[in-house]
Amino acid sequence: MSTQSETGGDAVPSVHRNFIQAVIDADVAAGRDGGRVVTRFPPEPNGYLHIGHAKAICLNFTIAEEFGGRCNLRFDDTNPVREDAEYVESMKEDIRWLGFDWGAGEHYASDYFEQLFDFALELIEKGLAYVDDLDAAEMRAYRGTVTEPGRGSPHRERTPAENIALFQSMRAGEFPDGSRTLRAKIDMASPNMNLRDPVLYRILRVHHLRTGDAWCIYPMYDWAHGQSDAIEGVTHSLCSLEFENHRLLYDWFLDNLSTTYRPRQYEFARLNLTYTLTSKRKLIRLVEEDLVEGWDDPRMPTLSGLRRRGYTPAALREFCAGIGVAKFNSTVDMVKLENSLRDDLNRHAQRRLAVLRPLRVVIANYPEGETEQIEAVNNPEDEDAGTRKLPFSRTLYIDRNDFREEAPRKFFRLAPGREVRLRYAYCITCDEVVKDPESGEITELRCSYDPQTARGQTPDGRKVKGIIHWVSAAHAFDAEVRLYDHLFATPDPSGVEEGEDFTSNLNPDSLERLQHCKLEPSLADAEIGEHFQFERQGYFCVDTTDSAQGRPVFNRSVSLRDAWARIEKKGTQR
RNA sequence: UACCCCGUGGUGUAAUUGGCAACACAUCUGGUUUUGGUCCAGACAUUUCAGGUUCAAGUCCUGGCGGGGUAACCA
Repeated sequence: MSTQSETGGDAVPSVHRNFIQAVIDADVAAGRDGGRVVTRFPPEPNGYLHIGHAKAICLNFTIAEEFGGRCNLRFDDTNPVREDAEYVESMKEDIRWLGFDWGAGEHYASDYFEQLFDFALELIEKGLAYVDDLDAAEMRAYRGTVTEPGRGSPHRERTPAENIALFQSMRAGEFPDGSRTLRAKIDMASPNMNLRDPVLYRILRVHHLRTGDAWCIYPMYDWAHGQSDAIEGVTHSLCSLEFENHRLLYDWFLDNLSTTYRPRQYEFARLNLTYTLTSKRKLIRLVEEDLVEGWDDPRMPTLSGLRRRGYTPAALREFCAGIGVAKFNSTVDMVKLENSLRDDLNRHAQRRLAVLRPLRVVIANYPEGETEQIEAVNNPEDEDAGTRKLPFSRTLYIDRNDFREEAPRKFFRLAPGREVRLRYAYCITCDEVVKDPESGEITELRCSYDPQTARGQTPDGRKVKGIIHWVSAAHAFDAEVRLYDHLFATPDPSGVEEGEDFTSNLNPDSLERLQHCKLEPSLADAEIGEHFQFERQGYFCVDTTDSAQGRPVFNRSVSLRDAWARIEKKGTQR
């Protein structure tokens, strides 16, 4: 198992102990389970893993590692109508990618179907479970409501012998789907709805991804989960807050069964993130209604989407370590996620020059036909990254954002009569703005350079505050670059007006495709999945799906922090 | 309306048996800088409210207020 940063082993240990670590500290100190710590991550294979799962994965695996224990990967495959082997594979891939290793601990709840069946027999023999003939609607009526007690089913008092025979017949396929259930006999008046004789088994003739057609009865979550934990020797079973009310039931089963181990369930708050959703149902809608391009669309909060967007395992793990674990239902600011990516990539991504919205610049006093090679640093945060050469010539491209015909206050980039430095190269002054006579659009800038200002020098000591990036026109490499923004325009996408749903909060500008961006020539060899910082703009990676050999497509993973954008925004708000 | 859980800067988490409210991110102000990036320094809270216990309460007790969860043969 590895929780070290994949890109450098520099993950910062969290300073604070969360409440779960505190519980385990105490358990270990008290010698419970002989000081053994076993956790598990128990996804249902019915969808793709997302950033919320990453929190649970990191929690379970890092706790196991911290206490010298292990963490199992257990697929909770108890409902074959929604589950598929495709999801099993994608989940394993995502967890491995995050950097965690479950070793021999790959399990399936379905591995325990036979033993679960025996446990059910044990419960029946003890008079604690019975076969019920009520259908779903009747059962709901008998259950009562949250404020009114329920009533016992007319079949509640069958004898153990009768129940055993009936349950065996259920398994043998003698009854139609949905006609009977096995229920625990607990308390139909309990204020905790989970204790009002919960269903243990339902009849379902559906092909199961692992057991095929061997079973026509399938266990419910509550019945399978705690016993699976016990079978695996799990000591601390961590789940999300909505299972708090299930803990009584979890304990009731274990207390009434002859299991060897006695796991304990602890609940923590699941992750909420601004400008995004982690509801499985809603994510499915986005995919099925083609509101995104699939589960791995770079705007999706799925791990496959984040991976394609350019998120690194180290950034995700650092994020998960930084948000903490508690019982308070909170919402983490998306900038926190973005910042953990910036942190990682700042240290590890090589810098490149890329012009996304090209504006032609001709340096009138630079010799025609001449090219010089200018040295550029690959990563100022990492000396070992070395340097590279950039071709410089008379005709360049700069970004349209870096030129204004009328420069606002505090704008210290290029404008008529103004001087800026071309990064790593010379200072240039804008002498003339060339426009299309018909459209009025700026087509070219005529500039002059100062030969004395190579490599950051200004012999006369004058200050040139503005520094902009550039690419030599003749050497530039054309590519498509995709700029991604939040999938949703509002911090809480599920908050909507009457009659609308979350899709009305989608951000219409979440994707901007730029064709014919002008990139420095070295980028032509960029490999799929490789990360770069395009200087002054952001972190980009080579798209894994739409890139071809020698024709990379770049995704913006996250922009750089932009002080000028903030100044400008403040100005327009006044 | 019943039961369960939770309320600490803008956000997310800390705070030993009750003992100077800490850390990170964000924001703002400065500094460094051939990325308006990074980095460095500083600023930013009467711990939801009201009582009570105590020399001392974020922490313990009572009550209020606010938020979340729970009535699938889903997980």
